[in-house]
Amino acid sequence: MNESAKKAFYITTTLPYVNSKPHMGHALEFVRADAIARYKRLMGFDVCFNTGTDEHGIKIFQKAQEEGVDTQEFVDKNAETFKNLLKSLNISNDKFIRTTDEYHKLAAQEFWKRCFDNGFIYKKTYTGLYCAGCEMFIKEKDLKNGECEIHTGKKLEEIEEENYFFKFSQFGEKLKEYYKENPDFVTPSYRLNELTKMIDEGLEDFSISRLKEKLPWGVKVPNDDEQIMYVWFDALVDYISTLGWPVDSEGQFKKYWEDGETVQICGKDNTQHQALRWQAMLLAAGLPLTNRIIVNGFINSKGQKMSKSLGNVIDPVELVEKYGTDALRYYVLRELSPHEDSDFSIEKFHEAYTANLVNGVGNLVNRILKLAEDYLDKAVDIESKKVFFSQYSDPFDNLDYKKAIDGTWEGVKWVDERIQREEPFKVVKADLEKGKQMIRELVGNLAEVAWHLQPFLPKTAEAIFDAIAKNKKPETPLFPRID
RNA sequence: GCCGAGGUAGCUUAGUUGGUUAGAGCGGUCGUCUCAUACGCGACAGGUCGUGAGUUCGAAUCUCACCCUCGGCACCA
Repeated sequence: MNESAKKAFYITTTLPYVNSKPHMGHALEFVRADAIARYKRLMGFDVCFNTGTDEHGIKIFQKAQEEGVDTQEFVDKNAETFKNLLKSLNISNDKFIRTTDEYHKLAAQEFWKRCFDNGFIYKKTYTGLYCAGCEMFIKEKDLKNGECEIHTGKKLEEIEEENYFFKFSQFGEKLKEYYKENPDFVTPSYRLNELTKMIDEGLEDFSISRLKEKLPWGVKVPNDDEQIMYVWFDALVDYISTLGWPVDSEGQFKKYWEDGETVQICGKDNTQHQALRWQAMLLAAGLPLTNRIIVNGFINSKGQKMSKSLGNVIDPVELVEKYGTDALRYYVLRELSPHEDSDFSIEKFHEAYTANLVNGVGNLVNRILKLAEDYLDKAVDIESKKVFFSQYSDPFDNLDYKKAIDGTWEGVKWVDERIQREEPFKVVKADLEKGKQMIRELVGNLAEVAWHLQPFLPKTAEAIFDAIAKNKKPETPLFPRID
């Protein structure tokens, strides 16, 4: 295939904010984006998969101070923990951008300039209640008895501050038009209704900068030494700065963002930032909008939000250490709801692992390859099996990975049933040639399963192909029984 | 408060425009095979489809009321 003829596909996660360590929600977003990216690559798309870390803002600055370390040192260390998570989840990202990367900062400033030049940024005096303890403004709704929740007894000061604002209010109609023309813009679709309603209630301009003395850690506002960009305005630009915008010396921005299909995946708390603010910012800068946004639900544990105080936090890294990368990937992709909040419990995880990976795929691999190893004198040619079934690719083309992975397990079940029905282990003893032919077909079926497994459980798929090529049952089970 | 979604077997859930005995997976029980990781396959049990009323020859599916749960309501990375 001609490289230049490949269709470009771009997918990006949101950038995790590195003020704390990675949690299951991050793992979920990474894995789902990864499955889509891997599928698109297999379908012949020229894929660019972006992720990274969001490293500016007051909270990070404060956290670093609390720990008594230099802010850059602090973010360097935390960015590393996210990189390690990506590695342990076997994420195939092509890019890893950090908002403290020099090229990103320059891009954020250029983005600001374009919006400013186009007349969508202005300066305005802002009056608010400032808590010296938090070193930030406290919103009216967060007041407890007229005081800051954390620093009770401390008097709040009414402070006037000049900040830059973004003319968000001007984009409501344009965004609604875009939603109308692109009904698939947001998945699940009811989120689009929520967004439309928000627009109807009126969009307010929002502040996009802070005084440098209050927020020393961030990207400088162009042509104003007193002001630092508020994190959002800086961070959102990463989706294009990672592609080399604005310089675009390698043509990636043009290829992926302008000419390709663009997909963003995010958590539900991020919906409006991705689908509303960021899109308005793109309009302001005169750039194409995102094609699709996929919104994930949250993960609860035992019906409640995971939190340290409840002691119900499940660490993705620990789970990977015990059950393996593909076990976690499987659970996140198949057993959790694609868009609604879901409950994550070790018990359910363990049950699903045993039922579908140990007794399902793992056992199927062993039973077929034992027969192959014993009765076939050479590896089966499986080249013709390396295609996707339409029941799988049709929904997956539309980013519905859940239907695709469900279909894969229907395939596993079908092969198990076939073995039971045809009893090749008996036939091979009565009629060797006929039995061998059956086993060859089963190896072919196994190859089909492995092919469809690739976007979801890449290591497992690879291990199956490898075992088929060697015509040997794996030395150790793909998914060991864990008690 | 406003807007929206939904309440289906122990758990997770499928059920486009109303139509034969409401499907599936997991879990449970029983049976069975032996190639396989005590795995697989088969069978069974288990549902007044939130409650009440209405429309209809016929409703989980339409209408109304009520109960309950959940989500969104903006600068929370």
